[in-house]
Amino acid sequence: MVNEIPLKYLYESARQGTMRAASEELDVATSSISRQITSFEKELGISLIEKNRRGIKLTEAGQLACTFYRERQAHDEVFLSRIGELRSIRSGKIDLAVGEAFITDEFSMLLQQFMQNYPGVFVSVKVSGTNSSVALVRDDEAHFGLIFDTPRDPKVKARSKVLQPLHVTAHPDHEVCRKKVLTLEELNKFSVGLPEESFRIRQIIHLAEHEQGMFIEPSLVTNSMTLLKDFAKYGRGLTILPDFLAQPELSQGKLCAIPTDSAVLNSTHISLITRVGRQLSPSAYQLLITVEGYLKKSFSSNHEP
Amino acid sequence: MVNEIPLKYLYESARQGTMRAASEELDVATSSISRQITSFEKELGISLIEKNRRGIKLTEAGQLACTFYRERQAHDEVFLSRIGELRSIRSGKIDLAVGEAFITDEFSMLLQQFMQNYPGVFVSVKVSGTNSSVALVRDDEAHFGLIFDTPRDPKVKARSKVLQPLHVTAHPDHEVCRKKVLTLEELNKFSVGLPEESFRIRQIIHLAEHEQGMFIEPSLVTNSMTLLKDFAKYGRGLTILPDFLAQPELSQGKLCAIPTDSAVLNSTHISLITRVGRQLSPSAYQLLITVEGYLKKSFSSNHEP
DNA sequence: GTTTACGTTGTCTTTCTCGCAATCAAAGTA
DNA sequence: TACTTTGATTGCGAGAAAGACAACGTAAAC
Repeated sequence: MVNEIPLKYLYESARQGTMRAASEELDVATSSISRQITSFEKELGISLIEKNRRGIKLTEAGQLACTFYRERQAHDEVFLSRIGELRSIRSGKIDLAVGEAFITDEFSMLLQQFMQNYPGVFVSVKVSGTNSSVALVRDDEAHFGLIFDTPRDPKVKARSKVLQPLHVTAHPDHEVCRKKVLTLEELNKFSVGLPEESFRIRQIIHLAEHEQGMFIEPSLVTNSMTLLKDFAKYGRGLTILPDFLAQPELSQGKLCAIPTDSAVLNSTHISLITRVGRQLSPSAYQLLITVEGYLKKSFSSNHEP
Repeated sequence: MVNEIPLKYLYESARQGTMRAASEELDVATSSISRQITSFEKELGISLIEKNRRGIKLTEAGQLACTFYRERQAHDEVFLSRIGELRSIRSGKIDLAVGEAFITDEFSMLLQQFMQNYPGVFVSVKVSGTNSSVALVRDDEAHFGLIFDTPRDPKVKARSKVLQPLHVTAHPDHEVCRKKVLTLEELNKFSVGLPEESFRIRQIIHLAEHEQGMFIEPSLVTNSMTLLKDFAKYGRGLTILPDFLAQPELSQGKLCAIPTDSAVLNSTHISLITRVGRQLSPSAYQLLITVEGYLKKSFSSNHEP
């Protein structure tokens, strides 16, 4: 709309007092400066300078133009510095979508660590079911997400997967803990707690039931993973969980986890998901790498890129 | 600092969703748009768009750039509209320097009239002696000025002059009013009031004294033109004034004015002065024309351009 | 009258921007 | 799977914008 060159030349000429001095300063020919200013005056339909023997002097309009130029410079600088910040991971907000209660102590430690390392970066975590987490990532409302199992949306793909089988989880004194492997059939001999239908874990269990042509009759159904864990912890029955959800208790020996013979339950994954084609900001990308490293380290087992 | 073309293309592409549509809208080739955006990304060191099958989508940095573009547009518009106002006499402040008590009723009427005709224009009048009025005009602290006699500064020239002789002014009953012309010698027979040395009128009177090789002994010296006028009006003596300063009383017959035989006193002028080379804003120029017209009309006599 | 320090104008060169056509890439569609 | 459609990218030549350099015009200062 308003070309920058004449503004720059006008400004420098006014600052120096003569076009000649400005031409030295700007390292362009005096003739260019003269011409640019002249044509700018013609364009605006008003004269910007008057000529003395000793050089030039701004008219009111010229002063207006110089003020305008300085304001524009300031505006440009703000823009460029914001871009610089964006480029160098010094700022920005990162939205994370996390499904199925991934918020373990270890994970929140990881986030806090990251925010300490990159002050100025704000991380927001939305916890919800697997399906809505996938939706958040698809609609760019989250930069990336962490879900159980794999995404079922063509716009969203798993950037990396970590094997995380579903295990039967029970109190160490429970008789199932004496076994190395359990069949699903055996479970119906005991009291079983399972998540609600809306949970991906429950949907996978349904698949396993279908696979083996049987049906588990739960005596507890809940939407609280904690309640489910307590159900097993206090010896009231069995439940089926990925190890990471029972993590502190497993290592403290307050719970035990027994694999099943179900191919479906043994091949479940944790997926780190992104929208296909999405360009992440450098800060978001950095966090993604961090989380990815954490997954690979924590869940030792094999992973696919 | 930040080139406008890529911003414009980026903005329109984002608005339309595809570069193709933007190219139609902007009437440039798609290739140009693609190239401009690519090179802009390279320049900023960050990517601004991501590509879908269905077109493009802004990254965070891209959104920042578009916001920046809109802000710049707004800023440009403000500037251009201010320039427009300056061009079309819709705004601005005009400073006037007026020497030697020119502020007659008629003159202040004229200014009020002008300010009514051009609302948004503010006129400021500085009243001072001739010399300091000239200084104000020379230093661009006044757009133009009105002084008695001619300027004595090479930087300041009279744009137009109106003949305004100095006349002996007295009460109508005073005996000098019976004469058609007075010699300066005759004045010393009466009581005479004169302005202070700092007034140009007084300096001119000194010239006239020198011209005729004589010397007027004033019985009153003051810096108040009103006092001087009253001195004559109430019959206490004579004074020497240009007619316009005694105007209402002259036409009402409360004072009479008699020419002298002094060439100096008969050839004095009112000058409308400007700094040489000064470009006046259109509003100031308009007022100048108005004042010039007033001078020529009011002081009927001959004038030089 | 000469010098000096400016801005302006004419002409050629360089750089930027653009348009056109060919090409590449992704997502429907038969 | 191959084909079509739609949109972005790339190579190349044309035209416009900006710049360099030299000659000129001009007003103050010496």
